Amino acid sequence: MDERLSRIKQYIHEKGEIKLAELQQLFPGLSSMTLRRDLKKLEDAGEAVRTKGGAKSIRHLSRIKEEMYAKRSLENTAEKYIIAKKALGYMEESRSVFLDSGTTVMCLAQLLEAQKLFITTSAPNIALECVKNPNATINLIGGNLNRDNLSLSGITALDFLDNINIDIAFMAASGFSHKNGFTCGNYAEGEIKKKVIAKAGKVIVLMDSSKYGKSLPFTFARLNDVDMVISDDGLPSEAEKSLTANKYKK
Amino acid sequence: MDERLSRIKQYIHEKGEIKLAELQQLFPGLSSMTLRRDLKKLEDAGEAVRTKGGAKSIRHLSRIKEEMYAKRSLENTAEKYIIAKKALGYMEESRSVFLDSGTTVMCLAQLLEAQKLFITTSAPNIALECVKNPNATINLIGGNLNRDNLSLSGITALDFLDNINIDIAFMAASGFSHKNGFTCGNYAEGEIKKKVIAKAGKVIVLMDSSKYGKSLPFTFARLNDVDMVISDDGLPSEAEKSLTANKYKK
DNA sequence: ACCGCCAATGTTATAAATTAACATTAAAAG
DNA sequence: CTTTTAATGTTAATTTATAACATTGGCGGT
Repeated sequence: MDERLSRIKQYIHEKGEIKLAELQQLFPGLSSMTLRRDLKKLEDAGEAVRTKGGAKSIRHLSRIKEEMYAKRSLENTAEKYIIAKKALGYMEESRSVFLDSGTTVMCLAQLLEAQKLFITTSAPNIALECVKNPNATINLIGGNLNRDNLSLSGITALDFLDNINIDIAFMAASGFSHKNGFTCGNYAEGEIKKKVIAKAGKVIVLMDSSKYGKSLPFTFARLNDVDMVISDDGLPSEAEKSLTANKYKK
Repeated sequence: MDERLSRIKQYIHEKGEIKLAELQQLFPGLSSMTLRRDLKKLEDAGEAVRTKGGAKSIRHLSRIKEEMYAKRSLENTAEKYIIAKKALGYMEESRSVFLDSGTTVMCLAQLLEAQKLFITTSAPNIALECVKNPNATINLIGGNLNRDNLSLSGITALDFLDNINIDIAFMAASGFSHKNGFTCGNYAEGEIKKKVIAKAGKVIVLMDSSKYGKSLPFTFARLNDVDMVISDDGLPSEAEKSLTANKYKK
């Protein structure tokens, strides 16, 4: 494919929309007619729709649609959406991020903008969600697939993690108590989480308030091990204080 | 919502697109300005995008997008089904089977009965399909996720394969010619296939007849390397003979 | 019922964008 | 080295969108 066409395509997928005027600034010295024809090609290729004065990315449009859809279907679990939305603010472009398995993180994956990211995840459903983002590189750790929470674990998954670096890890927890820290219900899964947390530059835990005060068999982290806990507004005030006190630690 | 707006919305979602001129025929006596404003409302509501001279349904556009992903799975569905059905007969209970990525194999995964199986696969979508089977143990090889065919590959995926045994491998091929053998379009993917075939006790290739005579850049197997080729009835007769001659070889 | 208000729609002039047709240039093929 | 083809540029004509203002009709308040 044409070099210029690729650049336009990338630009349009990142911004969601482009104006002919912007294109002319991007490619000075080219006639508007040529750029117009390029947009037509993108439209024919099913990448974009031409609008008055420019074009819009189809991927971006369907992302908006999905967002609306997801928003509605998540109304009963509005907390997850709130948490994911907050977490989105800590997603940094061009970073290596780890996405844990779990519905809250899945929600985050659905909200991801078309930014450039290197994503590693332990959840095949999250990987398939993220692959819709044209600018993301997706890595999936290998291993045995847990039927209950759709997460991968096992010795090979641990080996996989040895070979990658993680800037930011977005982790899920099934329970938290001051006595036992962050806990989950599966040993192998806990091992994965431990390793990810050990390797990550920054650890953010996404946990809705219903998990507070509950303990599951396997502890994968203490409060000190994580940099931030993102939750909804349902936390008891003293919990809120202790969990969010260590924001921006490290 | 406005009665007229609903009708426009319905119309646009059915046809996928509407021209202002059509709208004026549908609602004679209304000024173009009003209809234009209606389209703008639909755009603000996230239902459509305005294009030159009309508007397009966002639902329809994202359907097109999904079609791009699913296009291949919709192509030759009848053939794929026939092939998958045949392949199902070679699935043996309590065996370690490998399922390659690809739409034909996906079709096979959907047909799987609730038999006890140890499944290893390179496709996250196939893993998620198989996990519905309560008696199956699912392993997913790790690695980088290819956006085009949703398959995993990379060095870690190869390492993963070192540690497992495979009784029967159900493989997909993007092309076959007598000169080049079985071929695929991606180097890393080809390496995975090679390793699987080397390790598997029995190799069955699922390939619809449209792939016959086509070559892609990377050869992953010769006719001698596989035990059986399952195809539909669309093969030229001499192809049929040479491909199926080695049934039950080994 | 009367008044005034507001929202929806219509009208017009102006600005902007698209198209079509043809001219030019550059690149590939022979 | 010429021929051919594809890509790009140029211009004018057409179509479409916008903005600003005018009109209509319903609705609530007193």
